[in-house]
Amino acid sequence: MKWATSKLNSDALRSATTEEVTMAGGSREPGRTVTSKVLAILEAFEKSRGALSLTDIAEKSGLPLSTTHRLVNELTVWGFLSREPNGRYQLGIRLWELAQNTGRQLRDAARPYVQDLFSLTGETAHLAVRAGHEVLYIDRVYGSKRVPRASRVGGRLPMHATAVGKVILAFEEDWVRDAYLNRQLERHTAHTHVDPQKLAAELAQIREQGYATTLEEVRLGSCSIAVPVFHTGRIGAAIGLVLPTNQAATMTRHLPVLRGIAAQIERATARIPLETLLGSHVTGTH
Amino acid sequence: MKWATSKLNSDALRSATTEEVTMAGGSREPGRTVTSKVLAILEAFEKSRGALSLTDIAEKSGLPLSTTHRLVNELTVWGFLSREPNGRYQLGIRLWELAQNTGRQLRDAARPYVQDLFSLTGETAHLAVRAGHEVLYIDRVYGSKRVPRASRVGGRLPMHATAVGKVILAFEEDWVRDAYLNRQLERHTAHTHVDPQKLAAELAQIREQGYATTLEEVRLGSCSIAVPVFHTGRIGAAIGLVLPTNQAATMTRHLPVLRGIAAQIERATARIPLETLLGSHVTGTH
DNA sequence: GGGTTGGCTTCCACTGAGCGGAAACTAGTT
DNA sequence: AACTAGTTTCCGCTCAGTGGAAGCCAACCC
Repeated sequence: MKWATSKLNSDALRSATTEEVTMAGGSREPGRTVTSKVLAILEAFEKSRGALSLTDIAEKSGLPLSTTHRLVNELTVWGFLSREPNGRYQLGIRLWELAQNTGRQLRDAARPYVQDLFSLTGETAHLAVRAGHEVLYIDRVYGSKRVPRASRVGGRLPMHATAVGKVILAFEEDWVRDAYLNRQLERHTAHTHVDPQKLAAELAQIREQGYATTLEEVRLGSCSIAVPVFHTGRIGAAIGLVLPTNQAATMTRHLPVLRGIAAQIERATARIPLETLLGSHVTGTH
Repeated sequence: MKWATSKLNSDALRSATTEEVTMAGGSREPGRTVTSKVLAILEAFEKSRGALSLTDIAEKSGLPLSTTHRLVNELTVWGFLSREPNGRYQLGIRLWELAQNTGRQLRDAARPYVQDLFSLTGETAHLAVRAGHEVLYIDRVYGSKRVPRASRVGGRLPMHATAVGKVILAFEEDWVRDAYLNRQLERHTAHTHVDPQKLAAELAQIREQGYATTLEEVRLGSCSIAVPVFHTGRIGAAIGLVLPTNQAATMTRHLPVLRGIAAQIERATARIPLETLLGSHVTGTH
């Protein structure tokens, strides 16, 4: 029996009505930490293009309006959210500034070479790694010429529909590949390869030939080619090019450049331990 | 006088001992919100290069160790922090992914042209805006050739020591410029212009000629040139080039390209309302 | 005008999430 | 085996956080 001395009387008084009060109090969701609420608010912006109203945020993050209001205000003061004149909210630059420190090792080391890849080919070039069951685009260099773009820096796409994804999957450890093929493979266009058997064969061939291609598998009008970038013997990343479909036939002429650049990135990143290149575990919780 | 009914007695009882209890409780810092603690933890990573140990984080964010431990754990689960095999922490990719949505309007709109600027000149090109009393680097395109680099994407530098900063300051509204000149101007190298009078004259000349230059004012070995990018009649951003010092004399040959690219960026961003380009208020709380 | 609607802001009594000192644990180091 | 430095777990106390409700403000429409 260790009732706090000073609390005793008031508690005893209250206890009679506790139940009805809790019932009336209703939708309190106990066990939810403040931290989780704050992060949920930030993540609410991921699912939507433009700016969000307070009500939108509350809805997307599953929080009561007044709670959202308080937290959003504090985030705004810290610059993690910013408020437009029309009253809607956006992720703030503070967040962006901070995040530039993330994964810099790989991005900074590889950037000049991805740039060279673009300069030498004139085509949209990108660098991607695996994040769970998806490819995560780390960097991207492109000119003013328009290409139908599906990927964006910081964005994710399924591995089986992209050249970078396929090449990573092909050189990944067996269990990763097996696990991937056992899932439902999402179809993006009529040309997406979704048959596990055929895909397995395709991956074997990719491993053989050392590069992967796609033809209108994510988006009509574009095709792509990619080669692996190794790190300490394992597959670490992939670099690739996206081109308009009409160049599909001659895509392989870029292979020598791709392989040369891949080798340079491998050299530049060799001395950096793999874990520090990105956060150690790029988990796949999307 | 509105004492809460049920609290009255217990409060009265407690008040006697309040002081000693607080003393005993020691370093509790009341009034500090959980949110502020979480954000302080994230910001702890800004001030330091590599990964941080738990103790480092606790120290930098001014939180007790066990509190830090709990919050850091939760942030890790959410992917906002990641843990290396050696036990140290890093900002997680989740944070980076989210942040890619920030300020995309401007960056995405301008990127191809900054890329062109690099392609046409072969020199490190960048795009910057004003953030309080500093220039914030929004984008940066460079090749494999080495230049002594001071700026980085997401990084800030003082306005009076950089070409982009000076050109923004020169075309900024009077009160902004006046406020800036009334502050202590930090000296980076022996060549940094820190005399308010002379700087004011230099800014007037920049406004006259339509471009700004620096010569080893942030870092020895490099010089730079920049032109303004306007938006709805006001200064919005600046684009610039950084070159090795030995090219200082011929730097102005890049002016036509710089001006052409600036015009294109102005055209590309004209239809986007200024507020949505970045977070509306890029406040200067660093 | 004045009623209605939709979203934002403020208020405040209640309470469990957060707190953090302390103790236990783990891994190097001497 | 004793020491040191960093990390993890524990647990009773308490105040920060909570969220329903009421107030507020503009816009829109009879």
